[in-house]
Amino acid sequence: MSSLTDRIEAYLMHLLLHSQDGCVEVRRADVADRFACVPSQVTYVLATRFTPERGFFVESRRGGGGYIRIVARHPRPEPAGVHTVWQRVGRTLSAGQAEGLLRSLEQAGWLTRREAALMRQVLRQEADWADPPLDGLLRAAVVKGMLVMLSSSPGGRDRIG
Amino acid sequence: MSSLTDRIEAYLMHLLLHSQDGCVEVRRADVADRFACVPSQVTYVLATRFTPERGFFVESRRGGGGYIRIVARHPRPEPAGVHTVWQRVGRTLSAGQAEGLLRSLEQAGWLTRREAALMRQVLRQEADWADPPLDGLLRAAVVKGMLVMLSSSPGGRDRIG
DNA sequence: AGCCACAAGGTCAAAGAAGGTCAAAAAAGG
DNA sequence: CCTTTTTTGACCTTCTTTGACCTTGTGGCT
Repeated sequence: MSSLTDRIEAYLMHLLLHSQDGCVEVRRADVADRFACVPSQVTYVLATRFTPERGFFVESRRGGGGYIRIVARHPRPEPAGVHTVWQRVGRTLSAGQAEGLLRSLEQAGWLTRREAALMRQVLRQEADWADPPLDGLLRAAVVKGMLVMLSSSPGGRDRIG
Repeated sequence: MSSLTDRIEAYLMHLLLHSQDGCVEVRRADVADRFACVPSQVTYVLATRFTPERGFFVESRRGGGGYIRIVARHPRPEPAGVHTVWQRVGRTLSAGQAEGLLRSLEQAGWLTRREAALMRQVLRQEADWADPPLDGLLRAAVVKGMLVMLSSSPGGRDRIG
């Protein structure tokens, strides 16, 4: 009953789950081989199952030494607050919104006082010289960069939870 | 399986990171020898990985006593050096510069493969829809956000440097 | 000086090694 | 039946590896 696609998905998911950091690299041809199917089948699985909407990023390289790399955005149990925050940050962010965000992150213990302070400075430095709508875009960009690093390490950063 | 090109790149990057001044001199033939490949392979690596776009300059001389010199525009991102990297990231960053930076940081152990991959995605997502010069501004902003978190926790993050 | 040999590095194009695309055929669902 | 999802396969694009041949410095010899 389980289709080829399902089995390949399960296989890749298994690799991902057993990886230390929610990141695996495979060769398309190898996977195809293992399931005795055409390589493009693997591409299909990636395209339909490991989408950004589902929380995965896929990057690949062609040519000799080529590979397909799958990265789970949120390692296992996602750091609860961070994901929510990520979704709240759109393409643009006002100074007020940014401040509110920092505050909630700090309160939730995801940012130390020191980090929050640094971020405030950086946000000002990077965005305040610009006029709307550019400033908002820049603020959002800075925050996104920050959030990636915040949620990236397996199990989140070393924080006293 | 990492390709020959990748290994040579890593080797040269390693030399650069361990040099005092972000500048290294090698003989093409020696490198080729060390990796048991044709010399032009080294030329290929230089041409594709150590480009000005990614923040490197390569100069060379032929004839007896010839050499190849690689100069990194972003000097090694060492523990105390995140700040330095920061300063070198201007207000704007091209896609190539960003990629070069990520690679250096990864090679230096400041970013995991996973983190680098995530950053790449976010950079694309945040900046690729925009046309110059906006895209560059956004890239720089994302990277700044990342750098804050890289350098923020007291004593840096838990990394085996 | 002029010439020659040797010691580098440079160029370029062909061959090889991945992965990507797209659309048609087949299967599953409703 | 009709629609949606899977499977396949022919063909494309990108990146790497190799090798034959070219150019440029250096140093020695006449």
